[in-house]
Amino acid sequence: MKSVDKHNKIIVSATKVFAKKGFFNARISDIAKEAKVADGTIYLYFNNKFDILISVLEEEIGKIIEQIEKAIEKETDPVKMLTIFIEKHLSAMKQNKNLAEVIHIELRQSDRLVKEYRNTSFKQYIDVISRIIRKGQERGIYRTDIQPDIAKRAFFGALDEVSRIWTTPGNVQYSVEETSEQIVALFLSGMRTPA
Amino acid sequence: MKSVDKHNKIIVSATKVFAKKGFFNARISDIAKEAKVADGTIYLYFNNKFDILISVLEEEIGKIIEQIEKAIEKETDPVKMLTIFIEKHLSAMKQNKNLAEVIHIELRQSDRLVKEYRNTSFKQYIDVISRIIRKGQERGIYRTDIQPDIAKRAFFGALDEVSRIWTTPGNVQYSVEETSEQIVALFLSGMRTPA
DNA sequence: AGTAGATGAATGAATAGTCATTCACTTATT
DNA sequence: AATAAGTGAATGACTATTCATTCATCTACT
Repeated sequence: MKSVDKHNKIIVSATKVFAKKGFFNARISDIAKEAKVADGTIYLYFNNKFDILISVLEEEIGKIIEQIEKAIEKETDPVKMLTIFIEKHLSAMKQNKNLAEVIHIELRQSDRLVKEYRNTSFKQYIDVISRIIRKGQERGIYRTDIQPDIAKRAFFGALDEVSRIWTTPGNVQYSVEETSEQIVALFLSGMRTPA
Repeated sequence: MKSVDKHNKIIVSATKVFAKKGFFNARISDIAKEAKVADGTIYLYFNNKFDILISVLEEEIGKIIEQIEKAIEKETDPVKMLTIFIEKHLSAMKQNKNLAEVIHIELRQSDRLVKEYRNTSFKQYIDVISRIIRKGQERGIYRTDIQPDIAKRAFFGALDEVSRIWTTPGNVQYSVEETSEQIVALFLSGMRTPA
């Protein structure tokens, strides 16, 4: 029987190789070598090279989404919900740097399939943010002149670019806590000194 | 004499083709056809395919940087400076959608040369942001517990992701003004309702 | 002012190399 | 023994880059 174990090993290896070289410069033989299987074995588990990339995105990001949604649904305070989202996202990115790099690089591909992906699982992810904002607005905690559909993008974009701190070498290494605090402060209270 | 005109025509055509297909799926022959020159002609103006991409980034983004820096140096109020940065960036992205797409996609490449680029010209671009923040902090207008080096990333990431609204089809089309206002509101005052 | 030669930009077919995918065969499992 | 999983060398499609040749424009000489 084809083993789940080997499937996973290929996913992890592919994540590593994609992170290092980017999808187009990654060779199937690189992934095979990293996973310690033959080139042909890859094709017992995946249809083609692109299928590997989509699987990485689906499965690995899927885990993060699940984890975040679970942590958030316990909360009722929209401020705490947003804080949790920030913390979980950033710590996931710092923990799995290969995946972070793949997200940074590959989620942008102009390829039809990646765009499709971006329109489903990924959309679901950032829609968590707009839902939190709307809830906060209903409760009078968040300003109603903020458009949730613009804010959700600004919010995700900020998180994504900030998390690049950990994958680009030679940067001052801020901690997850400190970075989270900064993002929380920025988005909840803004940069302006209180009047 | 090799004409500046033709150089520029190739840059513009390449931007269009890269935007549509992405760097790796773009064929030199596509660019040549788009620019209405022979394949070989491209090599009279550029060393190789990658050189074209770097030139697109350097020259086209260079123009935007220049324009923004010029508009900002006239200002002294850090709030206005940030507002101008937002407006100029977003309107540039909405105006030149091909370039916007190339920035979204290609600025993320894991390629050594792109990373190098990101460390020079691009760094210069986002450092404009941290300089504005520091100036605001000195004048007591911006909170001093905000780390300019984290905030600049959050800020650029937000702008970049938001500007994707105009390059992904099927989205509600917000205007530049309305989008700018939202980003200004978010970053200056935050989402929380004033106490 | 017409002509021959010189220059170098432009061309696009041919080359040379790369790499995803296949498949004939081997090894492991039941 | 039969079936399934695994292997990796061979294939074939694809394309960036080259370069021998063409062509347009300019110069210099009569």
